[in-house]
Amino acid sequence: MADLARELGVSTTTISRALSDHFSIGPAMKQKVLKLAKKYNYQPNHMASALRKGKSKLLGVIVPYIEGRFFAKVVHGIETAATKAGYNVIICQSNEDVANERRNLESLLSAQVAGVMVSLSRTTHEFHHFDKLRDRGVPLVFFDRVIEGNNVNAVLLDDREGGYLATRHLLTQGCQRIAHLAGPQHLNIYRNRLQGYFDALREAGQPADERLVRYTDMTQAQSAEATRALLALESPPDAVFAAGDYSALGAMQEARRQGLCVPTDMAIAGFSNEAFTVVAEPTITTVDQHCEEMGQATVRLLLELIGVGSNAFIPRQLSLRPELLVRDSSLREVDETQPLATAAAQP
Amino acid sequence: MADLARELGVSTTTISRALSDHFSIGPAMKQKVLKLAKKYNYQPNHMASALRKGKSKLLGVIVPYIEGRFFAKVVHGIETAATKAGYNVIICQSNEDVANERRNLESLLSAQVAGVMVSLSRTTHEFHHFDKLRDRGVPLVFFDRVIEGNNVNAVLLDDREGGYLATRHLLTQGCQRIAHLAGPQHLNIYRNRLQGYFDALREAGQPADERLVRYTDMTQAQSAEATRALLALESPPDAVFAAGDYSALGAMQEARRQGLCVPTDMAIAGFSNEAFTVVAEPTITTVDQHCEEMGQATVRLLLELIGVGSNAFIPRQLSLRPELLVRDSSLREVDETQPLATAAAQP
DNA sequence: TACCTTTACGCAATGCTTTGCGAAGCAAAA
DNA sequence: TTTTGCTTCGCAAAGCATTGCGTAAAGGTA
Repeated sequence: MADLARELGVSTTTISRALSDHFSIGPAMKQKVLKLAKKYNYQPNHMASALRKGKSKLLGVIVPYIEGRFFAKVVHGIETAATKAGYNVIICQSNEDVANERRNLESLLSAQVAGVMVSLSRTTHEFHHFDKLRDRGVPLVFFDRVIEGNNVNAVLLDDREGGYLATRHLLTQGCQRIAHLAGPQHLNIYRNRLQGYFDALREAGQPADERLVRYTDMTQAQSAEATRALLALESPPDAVFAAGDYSALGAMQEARRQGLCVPTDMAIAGFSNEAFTVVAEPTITTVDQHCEEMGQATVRLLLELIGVGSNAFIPRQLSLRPELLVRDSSLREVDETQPLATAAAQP
Repeated sequence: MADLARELGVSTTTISRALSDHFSIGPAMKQKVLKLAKKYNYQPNHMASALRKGKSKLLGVIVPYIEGRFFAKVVHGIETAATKAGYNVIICQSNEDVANERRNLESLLSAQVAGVMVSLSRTTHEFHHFDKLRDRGVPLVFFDRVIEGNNVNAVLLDDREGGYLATRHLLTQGCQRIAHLAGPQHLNIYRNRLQGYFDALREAGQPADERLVRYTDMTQAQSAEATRALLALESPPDAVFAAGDYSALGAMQEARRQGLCVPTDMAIAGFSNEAFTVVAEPTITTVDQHCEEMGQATVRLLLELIGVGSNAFIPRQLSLRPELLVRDSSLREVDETQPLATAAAQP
């Protein structure tokens, strides 16, 4: 900047203002500055700018882990949208540990990020560490895993709708007793999927049977075990809606181990559209979460907050609609006499 | 820092030096400063530090894309190792486009990163945009996809060894005619896997049969097609080593479609240890690339370069050893009379 | 002509930390 | 006592961009 100022015989003040399109600089001067800046390939020093303004061109994102399809895709969406807006993205992993989450937050603050996006760790039960962000005026947007009953900005999937769609689909396939493999209930996503399950049953006039709902940690192993217990019931289920794909896989494997045919004896639907669901045999019906769209929506909301200044802004919640992907694990010969049969199979 | 200085009646110079363990500060003073800093929960401003020193606590990483198992896991390793060393990681995606790669590089430079890690985009055929890094003294380490025949720092997988291990394993299982589904040969990784295949055959005294090597784009569909062609040969293969897991899956599905039993009639091995390989039935033998280790090794090398200052340092290449994971798709009843039988099955 | 308003720009301080050079204090050596 | 050397610390500049306040020139009005 000093070089440009010298060459044009003006001060660095003028250069700075011309580059940031300040009103007090005349159009002629702006043109000259811009041209010279281009000629010398002037690159603003983001650090200096950040130091002065207290705001950088960096966005922070904290996810439980980056490997695994869901978060990788969301981060992909985040990075794409952020880059388009001239921001860089710092990623942190909490590894499902609230202590790491706290450290990550400190780390992002000391990097002077302009805003933060968070998907909560599984072990986060209290949220005071996020207060510091508000104190410092750094906007915060949650995605997918959020603080509930709190005034926060969030982008999430309509998990209830997803659970509802999957369960209703199983109903339309003629299933009479649909079990649910639920996830940890302190996480909103699993609670909502369960709710969707209940809603679909209620709508169909089927009573909810508590014995058909099993709570697991969503691993393949625990889900297989839960399925074993379900099949040992007096009147075992003829379908399972699992709140996750690995869970669905565990259920499917256990069912087949017991000699049942999927989907004829036992229809199965999962959640998340993991890569293996199209590879498994049979392919697994699941709910797609539109991950990249979630990432992009999160960035959009965050940038808006950065724009207006986060204070005195009404917290906003965005809800994205999931999509049911019907595949072989749930697709029975549809009984045409069934009034409910409205599901469309995908090729 | 000013507050601490005032309270202790010293200058900010002393505070700064005490905190960075400078030799010119007495141990007594250091203790006092550290204690007070802790009491006031002093957080250094990384921006200011970066501005002054010209080096931040940020590392940049450019990958072709973040979704997909391989890069996600490498990035996981990178982030973990970087965090442990007190660094934050900025990720960028080139989307397999060299123009984006260039932009990402500019972006990272203006963020004043202390070092950069790159896995080349598929469309990068010239490398001058990396010169700017050297000009500015920013260390650079490539991983997985590297500039070849060039003086660069790099961490990569020994793909030849991986191909060799997989093929040798199939030989020890008594396979007589092993086919190879190869990937695009302009990529070093696929070229090397093919080389490993040839090496193992030569070592076993088996002549390489050109008709048994098929070049595909590594998709499931093309690989199935190639397999169909292989099975139509006069003397069809009794084993397939595919250079990728999706490719192996395609081969397996085609083989079973033709009524062959895997692994008895046709043994199959893949490459990459994709998530679905343990989910498929039978589970698929594959080569694990130790992705996270690659990320960690990359960070280690980069930090070393940052430590010594990148100038006048001899470029280093690290080669990681892959690991063969023997699973059901290749595990026959080992014939004890076979002299080659040295493979160990894993539980 | 005297006075006011706009327009266009500069001065200098600010944000926070780091560092070259210099100096004070004190003990050991001459 | 003087010299030498070491330890410990401060001054002030530097790193780069931003901004409140002030000023000078240009244009307009009574």
